[in-house]
Amino acid sequence: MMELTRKGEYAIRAILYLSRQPRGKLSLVGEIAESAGIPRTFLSKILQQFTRTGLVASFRGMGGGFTLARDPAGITLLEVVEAIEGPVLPNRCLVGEGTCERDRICRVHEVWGRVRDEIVAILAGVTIEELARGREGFAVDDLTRSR
Amino acid sequence: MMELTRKGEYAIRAILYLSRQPRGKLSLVGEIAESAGIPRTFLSKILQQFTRTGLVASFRGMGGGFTLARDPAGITLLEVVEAIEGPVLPNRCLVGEGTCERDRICRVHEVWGRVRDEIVAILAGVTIEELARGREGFAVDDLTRSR
DNA sequence: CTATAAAAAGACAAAAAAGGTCCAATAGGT
DNA sequence: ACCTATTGGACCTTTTTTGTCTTTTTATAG
Repeated sequence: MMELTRKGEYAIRAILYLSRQPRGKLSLVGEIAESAGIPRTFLSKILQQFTRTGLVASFRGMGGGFTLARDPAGITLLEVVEAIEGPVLPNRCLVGEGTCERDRICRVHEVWGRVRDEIVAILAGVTIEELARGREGFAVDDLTRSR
Repeated sequence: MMELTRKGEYAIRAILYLSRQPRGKLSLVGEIAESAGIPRTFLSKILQQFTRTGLVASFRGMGGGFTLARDPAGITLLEVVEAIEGPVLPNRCLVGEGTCERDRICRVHEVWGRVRDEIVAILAGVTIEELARGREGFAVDDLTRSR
């Protein structure tokens, strides 16, 4: 249970790829797709979603492509994941008031609320810049080529 | 993202129902289903899963039915959820060593590991008995009839 | 031993979500 | 104009979810 979808994984990989490019440089869908091992057309949709939410900037026509719209140090993992998979909601009953009539009665909801809060806190505490740095001195490029 | 499935919700409701019955009393599928608002045949499968994992005991034939196999105070929410939905794995790459080649390289995995650990800790910290008690003196029966 | 009552097992099926593909349209550069 | 690249939308396939239905097994009562 509680799995991140493939789309979510792709999304993170794509953002990580972009974050490792020189600031301002534009990358093509095909380029990112090949490097990160993501189906090209599917990635296209993911990037469109990112541009809609403002995390990524896109430019059309010759010389166009994608680039991060903001500094990777200011983008959290939570933002990335929520941009693609929607808000963290470990239980439907937390969607909104009144969705579940048992809201105010049942203890289970309070527990799921705590689960959500913890997940959000952890994901909000990690930036893309930190993630892209990797650890123990691995060449970052090895990451994306390893598949 | 990260939603509990309907099956998981049903499972919790069913266990909660059983935990409110007098110790040793057997409940019929139909009885639980109606009271907790769960499709009868679907609940049947859920209870079968519970008996297989040993959380619930079942008896066939006339006078048969289901009952908790253990004291509700000793059953955690984690056990219930994992019995039905499988282990908490917020990322496929945590399934086993080597499933993801990026395991030892990528920081993302470490983050998801923390997420999993937190979820597990929270769910393992709540017992069915606590949940069934509800709060603020609500009649527990109101819970299951409210739908 | 037979009728009845209940869970168990397994096959089946509809609906929704996940995971993509394809193509026409649009916008930008040369 | 023409090429290039993203955008948008329609479409499709596979898997998962959410069930149902039927048959079998086990237990009890008469």
